[in-house]
Amino acid sequence: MQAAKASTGATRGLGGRSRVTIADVAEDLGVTKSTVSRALNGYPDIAEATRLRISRAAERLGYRPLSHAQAIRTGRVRSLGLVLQIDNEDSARPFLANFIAGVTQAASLENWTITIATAEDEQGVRETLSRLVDEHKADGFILPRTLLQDARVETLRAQNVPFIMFGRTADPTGCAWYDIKGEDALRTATTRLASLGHKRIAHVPGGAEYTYSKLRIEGYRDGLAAAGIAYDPELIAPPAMNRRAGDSATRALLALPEPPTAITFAVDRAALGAYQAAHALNLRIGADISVIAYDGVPEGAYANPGLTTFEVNSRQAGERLATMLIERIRGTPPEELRELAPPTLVERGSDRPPRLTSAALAERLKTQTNI
Amino acid sequence: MQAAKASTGATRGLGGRSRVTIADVAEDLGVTKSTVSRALNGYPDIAEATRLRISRAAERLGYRPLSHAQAIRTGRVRSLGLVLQIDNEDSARPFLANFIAGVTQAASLENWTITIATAEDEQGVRETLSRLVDEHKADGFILPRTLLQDARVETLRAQNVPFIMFGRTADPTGCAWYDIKGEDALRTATTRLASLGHKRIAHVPGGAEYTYSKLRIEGYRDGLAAAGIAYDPELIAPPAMNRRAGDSATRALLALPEPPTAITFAVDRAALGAYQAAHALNLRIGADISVIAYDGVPEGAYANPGLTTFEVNSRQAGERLATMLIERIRGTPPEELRELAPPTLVERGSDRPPRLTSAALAERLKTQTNI
DNA sequence: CCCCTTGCCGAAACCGGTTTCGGTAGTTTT
DNA sequence: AAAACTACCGAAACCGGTTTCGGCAAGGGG
Repeated sequence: MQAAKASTGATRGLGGRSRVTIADVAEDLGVTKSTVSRALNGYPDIAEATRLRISRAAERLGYRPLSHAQAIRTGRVRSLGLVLQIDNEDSARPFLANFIAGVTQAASLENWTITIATAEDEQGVRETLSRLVDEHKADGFILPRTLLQDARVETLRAQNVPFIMFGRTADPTGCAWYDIKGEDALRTATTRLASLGHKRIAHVPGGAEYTYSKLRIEGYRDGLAAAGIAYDPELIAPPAMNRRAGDSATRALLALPEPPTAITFAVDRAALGAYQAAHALNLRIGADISVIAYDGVPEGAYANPGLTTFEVNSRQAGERLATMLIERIRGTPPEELRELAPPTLVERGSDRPPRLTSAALAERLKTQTNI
Repeated sequence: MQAAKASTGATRGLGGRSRVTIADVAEDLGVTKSTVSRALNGYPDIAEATRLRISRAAERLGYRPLSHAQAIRTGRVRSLGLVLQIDNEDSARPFLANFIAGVTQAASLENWTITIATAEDEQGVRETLSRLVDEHKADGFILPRTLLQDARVETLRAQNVPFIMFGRTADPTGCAWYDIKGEDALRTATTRLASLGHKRIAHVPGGAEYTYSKLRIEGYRDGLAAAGIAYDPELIAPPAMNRRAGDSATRALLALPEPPTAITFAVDRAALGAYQAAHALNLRIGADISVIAYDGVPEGAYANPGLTTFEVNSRQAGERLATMLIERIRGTPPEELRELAPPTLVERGSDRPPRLTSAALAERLKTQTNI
């Protein structure tokens, strides 16, 4: 039957000839499996000389333990889980490659691997996540795109599985996280615009369900306060997460009786919509209307003028998240695993001193539409 | 001791309380583990009634087999491996999210998962790959970015581990693949430019190590032949994989005594360099010089004029690769797992009838530089 | 009525590791 | 010198599944 099986052309799984097992190492040295196992795992009841002999022999024979064979007893598969939501259009395209690179690199330092899965929507993410938990495909999870109320967090917390968030959430109990201080970015953006001479500065937030949207609004308001500008609720547009929504948000803001001369955006993609709107309204970005956003998407660099924005180092984020999650899995309490990193400003051409006052801008827009 | 362990604050791995095992299911029904196992895995020597009782009980108790527990005996971890090379700048940024989405989606249909890793260079990819093979982290691998001479292929072939390529390679023995017919794209691009009236059509290939570069050059030459245009080796530039190289390749081509009025590019990013070159030389893309490329990167849509290119459906590619690899792992011979998909043309503004002849273009460039 | 199949399932080995439990030899204490 | 430790390692159980082997009962053929 063996022969028949082989003749079907079926590959016999990996490593056709039987690999070297712990028993082989043990036999080679005339000790038992248990001794080898304890020696290799650093148990204290193994003589130093023995440990050395064993690790040398393991090296020489090319022994590599099978993580899934270990897992059956230890319950650790040495893998980090990552469930991504890939939805239409937006999603974190450029972000992804570097982020994954960071995660995998940090993980492989400890000889861990990444188990990755995707889903279309929140529902799908939850289902996929619990499937991975049920089948124990990973020892812990990295949660990107955290929401103020996050069902994933509650699920994992309830089931007592380790996780770390890329972002923050409303209820921090039991949570570890790494995040970029988007609030600082928006504070800086606002004060920067103010010091350029802008008096009416608007903000287009991200989706209300995301924690970062709330934080960035706070940063915007802090910036206003620091610049001594009164907060005007009219200058906060409805949420915009993509080009189209950014376009209409911009138009709405410019249609105000006292339009802003500068707009801050929670996300770059929405800011790119402002370019469309400006073009349609015959305004020039960086002259008639200034823009600062956040994310650092590559398209921003090729826009005309270049989009001034805050870049996030997603590679570093991936690295930190992976190493922190491994620590978490090894027992470090979540309260000790919380890190915030600063965003970095990338100055391009979209933010300049205002060429017109708000009133002049309003006037120009009015006469123009009358044509 | 249990208590002491728990009190360290260490999370006890996943699923704190002991999960339901195959033994639980067996005991619940008063049968043995072996019966349950065979029933659930569709062995023929289990009565239909029994199989039904067992699968119902498994469902009711919420039994999910641990893939790593199965793996220890079966040698199958139900996971597909993917080692990505993430190098500086270029790399397949936008491609990645959709590709991964496709792969994971197809894999999860069969309840398989993806184990992903990254490396900086070819050397690193090979090392990572063999580590994953040694530790049997995946049952098979998807190889993107295939080279004419691909060390990964040789390694995997030698070790008899299943794999499938995204792309083709010089020696196809034992290889399964899925690929987009880039040669067809370049053939179409060339004949299209010819029918627009272009007589001098150039080509800027990709890196010579990639299989697709060779194929696309062949497609270009086929297109020339079909259009009845003589092949001129001068019109094949040195390889260009990014904006900067595309810029200088374009300049070199335009500096020829008989410059091309149209240029085809193996990759979009290089074509975007032509926009820079054109701008610097005071030429207009889509008027003085036409361009068609290949890849479908998002920046191409925002270039001015939009870049005419061939889009690859990387999500579909991921799906096909995953399902084909699973078939391969299950024993389908590689010769039966070879698929080629057509690219789709995206018409934008970069390809138009020539405004000037080659001679006129040369004249203009000469006088211009003289200024 | 006996023998031989066939269908179905239990018993036990097995996969490759980890971990518990003792046991032996050497060393220290009394 | 006997007793009590200590350091080190072997024997065996164990983890959660899969797979081999064999046995029993029912059915069919002679």
